[in-house]
Formats: sequence, structure tokens, C-alpha cells
Amino acid sequence: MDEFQPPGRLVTLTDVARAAGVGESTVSRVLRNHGSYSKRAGERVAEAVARLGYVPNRLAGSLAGQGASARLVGVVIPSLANVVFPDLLRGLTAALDAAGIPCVIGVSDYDPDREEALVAALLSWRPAALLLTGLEHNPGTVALAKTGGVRVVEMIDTDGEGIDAVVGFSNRAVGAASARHLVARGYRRIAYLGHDLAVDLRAGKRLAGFEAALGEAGLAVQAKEIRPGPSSPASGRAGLEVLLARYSDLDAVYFSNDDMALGGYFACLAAGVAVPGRLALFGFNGLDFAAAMPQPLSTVRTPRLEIGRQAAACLTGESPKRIDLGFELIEGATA
Amino acid sequence: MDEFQPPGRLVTLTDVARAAGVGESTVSRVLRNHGSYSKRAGERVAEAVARLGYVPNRLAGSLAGQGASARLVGVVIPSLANVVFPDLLRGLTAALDAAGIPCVIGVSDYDPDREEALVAALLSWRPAALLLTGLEHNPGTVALAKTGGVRVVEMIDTDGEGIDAVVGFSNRAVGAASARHLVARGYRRIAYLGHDLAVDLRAGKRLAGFEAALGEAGLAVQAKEIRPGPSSPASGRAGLEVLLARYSDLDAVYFSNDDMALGGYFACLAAGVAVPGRLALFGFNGLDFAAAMPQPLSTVRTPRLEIGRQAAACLTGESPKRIDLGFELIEGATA
DNA sequence: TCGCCTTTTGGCAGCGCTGCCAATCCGGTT
DNA sequence: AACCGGATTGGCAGCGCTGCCAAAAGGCGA
Repeated sequence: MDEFQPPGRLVTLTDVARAAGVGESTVSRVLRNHGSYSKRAGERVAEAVARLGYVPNRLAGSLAGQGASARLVGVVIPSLANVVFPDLLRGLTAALDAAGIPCVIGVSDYDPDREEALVAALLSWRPAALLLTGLEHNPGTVALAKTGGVRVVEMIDTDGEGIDAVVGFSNRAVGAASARHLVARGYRRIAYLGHDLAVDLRAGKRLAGFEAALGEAGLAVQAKEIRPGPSSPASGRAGLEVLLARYSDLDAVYFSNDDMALGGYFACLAAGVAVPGRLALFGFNGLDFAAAMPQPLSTVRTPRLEIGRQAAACLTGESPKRIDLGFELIEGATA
Repeated sequence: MDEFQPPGRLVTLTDVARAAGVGESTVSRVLRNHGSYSKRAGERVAEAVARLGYVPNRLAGSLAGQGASARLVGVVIPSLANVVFPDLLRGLTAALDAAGIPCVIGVSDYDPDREEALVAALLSWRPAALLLTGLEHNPGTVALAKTGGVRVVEMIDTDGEGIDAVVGFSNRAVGAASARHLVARGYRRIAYLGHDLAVDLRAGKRLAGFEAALGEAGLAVQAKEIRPGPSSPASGRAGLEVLLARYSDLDAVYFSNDDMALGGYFACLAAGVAVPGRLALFGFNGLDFAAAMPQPLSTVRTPRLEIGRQAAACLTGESPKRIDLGFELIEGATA
């Protein structure tokens, strides 16, 4: 820190070696605690590192190291606006930070072409692994992922074939379980209220599972209200107001997720619609607020953090290629 | 793609050069569209790149390039559980992705020592910039950031001195404005309900501003309920129940943020406490759900996305060192 | 004290790329 | 036909580090 340094030039390993009076390899060995070195060498290097304020250059390290892959993982998520993905990252970073591996993230905005571009960009950093969301990708994305020489983990969705490892749960099964719950509770005139399905394919899978299970019970969705744009309480509220105005005899609404359901609940409160007496509400995700509502929301809790953790675990140990973490139906008081 | 490749060895720029029948420098020029090259060279390179499935190695590129800094930015945030930070990342990635610059993120869990470790780890990737949250850091963090040779941007908080650039708003001013609003509306017996202040220093600054402004009006906070752990609707609900049980004459509650306030609102709904007639509620952040509530939450909207965007802008152009993006008080219907 | 084996050490090539420079090419001039 | 300036090109050093290897140092019994 207190040495003269030509401006613009950062301290290098060679500088440390010179300052410590040892060879470069020794410094490298000490810093990585790899190979053998004497106590004396260790101390001198540590001292020089502290004195010079040396920060290793991992660009060089990764390039030189065997495999030439960086201790980084690339993550592509479709959005940061939906709590699900930050939660996923939370589980992921918790597990990876412990191993000192940072995440390089890209946000695709639910656009497969953007996803492909991001995958290419991330692969250029030679990450140790690539974490994607969902199972549906451009052919180009798949090709890149396969030839990239990295481990690939696809998160959240298990309804389909993955490139390599898959960690998540079945969205179809969630939809089906939700439908069976509503049917068992005696609801018959059921509507669906969701955000843009063409964009959020997993919400579409849940709806498909939901409709299939309703069908098995001889029922069908009475009305579908699909709101453009991302899910949000505001969208859910507006959507439920539309449904209430248009259909007077609904007895339950299945929402694409808890955010939408919260908005629906607000709409019911505002309009004086009794929940679940007059209208039952069922969500998806099991977000934190669901349990704090005056009437706990009936929903399905998804293992979001655990998916992130397991995905991280896939990178280190030899994990099974396919991990279905399941989900938990929360009965709540709204359906 | 269809060529023979020794397993484990990825296609390099040299391979592309050979396949295209040009020199390495030409390939490099074409790929970066930098310097001049003939149309013919461009086409042959593009063809070879496509045929071999070449993905550039930015590790090597950044190492060789001048300044040896990577087209990456390092971001350290305290948490992913609070919507604020994903929102920040959202603004950031939106602006950076456009420039093809990915973020490497670290989550400090509000722990200054972890933050320091993360800064050191991120600097070792030689990012073009380092984005931190808040102004309070370990001395070691500051030292690293200053000698790291990177641009440093501290986000969210403008109440204090920054290392280099600062983008955010004044949390003290937010607290003061909130207090003045409550006072102007005639509330006198005001409580504070928050999550752990020792950990979330910005919430502490808001409270300080709030109390200072109350003091100017000759008032004081009647009760403080500080909940351990992070903010959440569940914590807000439990906290408000405690306050209601303990103090019968409160007329308003200032929450550390909207999540807590939502929980408080739920507590009021559940207990049949009229809002704002019997108890006024005031939040912070202006989250999406606040406007969708049956009674829109009175709160302060913070420019979270814009902070991210401006922080990204700080990296490219020559921006002012200090950007105060202000905030907006939303009157709502709960206070 | 010597020789043998183990531990510790330093030198140096090379990871894949970029920047620099000199060589080459091309078209139009004289 | 020789010449000139700009556009285009290839060779090669070197970015900072690691892996390999051979050399040096140290330990120990004979």
C-alpha cells in the first residue's frame, strides 16, 4: 500500500515474489495453498501481499489454469421483477458464496433470442457452469450449451427433457393438485386469472395441468382472463374486477401466482365480496405475505430457495441428473 | 461444429484463423469490428466462426487488452430477500445488458466483513467498475475499492460521503418528509415499527430523519417496536399486534418499509381496526402492491430502477459524482 | 562426514487473445 | 514502368498467472 507504484499498473504476482524474496511459483503455491511450501515462505508472502495490497488477477489465473475455466457460474433468468427469481438467486448465491464462486447474471426478459445472446456472452467468460431457467430454449441456445464444455443446469421446471441436469418441480403437477383441491372443496364454477402465458411458459404448464385435472372431474374452466404484461397485484386486482363484472356466478378463481391472487383478494375486500364464501381464491408460490393475510392464502409453496441450493450442489458433487423437489399445497383460508 | 475436435479443447481464435485462411489479427479485428479489414476477410471469418461454433474467450481477451480490465461489473448488494435490491439490479442489468456488460454479483447479507471479502473476490476479476450499496463500509473495503483501479459507485444512500460516485436519495429526508406528512395530517401519537436497524443502516437513517422532524414539531415517537430479522409482512403483522396490545392510544404507525406496512394493514383488517380512522399506516418504498390495496398505502416511492440505470450510466459517460434522484411522497389512503 | 530420499524452490513455457509494427497489396500517378 | 499513399494483413511479444520439471535444500541413518 505504501510503496511507490507507477500509476495505472496494479501489483502483480511478480511484484509480490520480488518483495517477498521468493519465486513466482512459491507465491502462487502459498496463495492457493496448493502444493508444499515452508512456513517461512508462507509468512513472507503473506506479509508482502498485505504490504503491497495485492489482489490476484483471476483472469490470468483462470486462463493459465487447466481446463481454462473460470471459478464463475453463469446464470440466465427471465426476470428480476418476479420474486421467484431473486429467491432462486438467493439459494444459489448462498451456496456458491460459501465456495467463493460468484454468479454472472443475465436477464432475458422472457425472450428466447435474448437468452441465446446471453448464453453466448456468458460462455465467453468460460464459466464452470451455466444455469438456465426452464426447459424451453432456442436450438442455438441448446447447441451453445452443449458445445460450451460446461455443466448445464436447468432450474424450476421438470416437465420435459433437459440438456443436462434439471432441478425443480412439475408445474403441471402443481396445476393438477390445485385443481383437485378446489374440486374436493366443492367449487365448480372456476375461473383462471393469469398474466401473459405466451411469455411465461411455466404458468402455461400449470394451467394445462389444472385444466387436465378439472377435466378428469368432468369440469372445465368457466372463464379465463389473461392480462397482458407481467404479474402483479395491480394486474390481479384489475383482472378480478373484470371477472366479477362479467361473470356473476363464479365460485373460485385460480391465479397464475400469489401476486395476482393478492390483487384479487384486494379486489374482493374493496368490493365486499366474501372470501371464500362467495368466491374462493387460490394462488401459487407460497410467498411470504400469503401466510400473513387476514385469511391465509390457499396456495402452493414452491421450493425456490432449495432449487437454487440444489442447483449449486449439482456443480460440485456428482448429483443425480434430475432432481424433483416437489411442492406443498397450503390449504389456507381462501379456498 | 462438424469438424474433428480433440475432446476437451475448445475452438480458439487460432483455429478460426486457420479455417478462414487469414491471420489471427484479422480474425480479432473482424470479431471486434475494430480496425480495418476487407469485406472478403469479414465474410470468411464469419463463415469459419459459424462453422466451428467459435465462442471467444474473454478471459484471454481482457487479459491481453489494454488496462487489462474486463467488460464486467461487480455488484455487491446486502440481500436478495428485499425487493429493493432485485429492483436495483433490474435497472442495472437493463442498462448494462444493452451494452453487453454482465454483472457479477455478491450478496453480503448486511455483513460488512462479508462485503469486504466479496469486494476482494470481485476485484480479482478486474471488473470495469464496482457497485456497492450504501455508504458505510469497512476501512478495508474502502482501501480495496480505492486501490483497485476501478470506478466505484455507491448506490441508494446519499446521506454521507462516498468513495467516488454516489447515486441514490436521502434516507434522512425520506424519514423527515414522512414525519411531516403525518404531523400535517394531525397525527400525534405515533409509533415506529421496524426490522433490525443495526443491520439495515438505511432504515436507521430514515428513523433518525423521522424523529428529527417530529422533534421540530414538538413531538416524539411514542413507541418503537423493533423486530429481529429481515422485514416481511409476517414480521409487520406480528409487530403491529404487539403494538396494539401494548399501547391503546396510538394514532399512527410509521413502518420501516412497505412489506412491514402490509403486514400491519393485515393485522388491522384481522383485528377490525379502522384504517386510518383509528390507526394510520405509513410505509416506505412504494412497492407495486401498495397502490393495489383496497386503501392505497401511504408511502414514499423510491427511484429504485432509476438508481440502477443511473449507476450504469455512471460507468459509461462522465457523470456527476453525486446524483440525488429524490423520492415521491404518495398520499395514499392509509395516512 | 557422506549418500539417499523427501521437501521446498525457481525457471520457464504457454493459456488465448490484443496491440504494435512492419510487410504487402492495390489503385491511381507521374 | 516505376512510384506513392492508404488500406489491409500477418507475425509476434506479452498480458499475469499456473503447471511442469529439474535443481536446491534439508533430514537422517550409516
